[in-house]
Amino acid sequence: MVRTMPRRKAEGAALSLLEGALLGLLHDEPCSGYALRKVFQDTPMFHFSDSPGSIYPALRRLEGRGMLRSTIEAARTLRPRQVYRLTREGTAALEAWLSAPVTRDTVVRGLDGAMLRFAFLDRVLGSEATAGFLAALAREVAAHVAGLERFHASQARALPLTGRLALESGIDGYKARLAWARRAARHFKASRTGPKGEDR
Amino acid sequence: MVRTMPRRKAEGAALSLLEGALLGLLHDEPCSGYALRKVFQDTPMFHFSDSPGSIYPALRRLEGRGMLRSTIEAARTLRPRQVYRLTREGTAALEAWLSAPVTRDTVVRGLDGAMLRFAFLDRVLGSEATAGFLAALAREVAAHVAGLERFHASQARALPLTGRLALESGIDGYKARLAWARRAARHFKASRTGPKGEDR
DNA sequence: AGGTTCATGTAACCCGTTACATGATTTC
DNA sequence: GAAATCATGTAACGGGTTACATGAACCT
Repeated sequence: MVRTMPRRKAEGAALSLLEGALLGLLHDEPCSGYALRKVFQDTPMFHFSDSPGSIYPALRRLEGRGMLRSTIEAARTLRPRQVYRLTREGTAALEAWLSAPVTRDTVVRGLDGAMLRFAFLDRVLGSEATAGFLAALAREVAAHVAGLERFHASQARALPLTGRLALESGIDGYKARLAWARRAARHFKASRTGPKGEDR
Repeated sequence: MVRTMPRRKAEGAALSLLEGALLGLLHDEPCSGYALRKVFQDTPMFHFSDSPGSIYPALRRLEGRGMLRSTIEAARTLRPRQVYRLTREGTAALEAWLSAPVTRDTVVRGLDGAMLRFAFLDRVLGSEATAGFLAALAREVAAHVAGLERFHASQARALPLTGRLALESGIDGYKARLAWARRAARHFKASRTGPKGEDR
C-alpha cells in the first residue's frame, strides 16, 4: 500500500549547497578532493565542513550522477591525486542551479544559498545573468524586509523584549543585504565582461 | 584550526536548533505540537519546517530524553490535543543550551543559532545573562569581522569579482549584526528586569 | 626518527525534509 | 455537503557530521 514513489528524484536533480559549491569550484578549475577541502578550510566565506566525510562522498555522488569525471593524476609519484572535472551534464546542472529564479523562498530560507550562487555567477553565466540575479535578489529582499516590518509593526508589542530585538536583528541583516545588492549592482555594471568560457 | 567540540558524546546532550526552539517555546507556555507548528508557520523570524514530520518526531525524542512530558487534553472535545510541558530536566537542558559560551564557532557557523538562543534568553536566564550574552556576541562578531577584513585585504585582488563582492556582503552582514548587538545591549539595559518565571 | 602535510577513504549516526495517511470539526 | 482547518502521526530518503583509518612524502 505504501506507494514508494520515485520520490522527488525527477530530472531536475536539484543540487545541495555543498554540491553546488563543488561544481562551481570545479568549473573554475579541475582539482582534487583534497584541494577542495583546503578551499573550505581557509576560505572564511562559506563554511562547509572541511572533513573528508562530506567532500569525498559528495564528489562520488556527483560522479555517479554523471556530472563529474575523475582521472588519477601523478601516476608516477606514489601519491596519486584524483582530479575531478565537470562533464557537459555537470556544467548543465551548474548552469541550471545558477539560473534558478530568485524567489521569495530563496530569501526566506536564508541568503547563504543565494550568495553562494552569486559567487560563481559571472564566470559561468556571464555578466548579463549576474546583473539580473542582483536585480531579482534586491527585489525579493526588499519585499521580505517589507513583510518583516509589517510583522514587526503589528506584533512588536506582543513579543517579549528579546524576541522583538531578535526580529529587529533579522530585519537589520536583510537591510544590509539589500543595500549591498544595490551597491553590487552598480559596482558590477562598472566592469562588464562577457561570459568567460574556460571549459574544455 | 580550532577543532570542534566532542558533540553529544556525553549526557550533556546538546540540542539541535529545532529542539532548542521547541524547548524555548514550551518554556514560555505548554502547548501542543500543532500549536508549535503554527508558530513556525507564521513567525517569519526563524524558519523551521512547519511540516509535522519534523516537529512531532522531535517532540517524541525530547520526551524520550525526559525533557518533556505530555498530557492528553481531550476532555470533552473528541479532538485530543497532546500538550507538552517541560520537565525539570528539560528546563535544565534549555538553560544549559542557553548558557553555552559564545565562541568563535558560534559566529562562524552562522548567527542563526545565536539569535535563536537570544530570543529566549531573558525569560529563562534573566537580564544579567542576556547582557553577558550580548557582550560576548559583540566581542566574537567583532573578532570575526576583523578576520574577514584581513582576508579581504590580503586576497581581494586574487578573487574574481563576484567572489569578492560575495565576501563583502558577508562582511556587511556581520557588521550589521555587530551594530545591532551593541545597540541591543544599550536598549536592553534600559529595561532591566529580574529573571521572569517562577524562580523566586 | 618523528611530526606534519598530502591524500583518500569508510562506518555510524542523527535528523530534517518530503510525501503519504487519517479523521474529526468547523465554516461557507 | 464540500472545503478548509484542527490534530497527529509514519515511511523513506538524503546527506551532513563525527570519528576512525591508512599510508606516502616531506621537513627538520
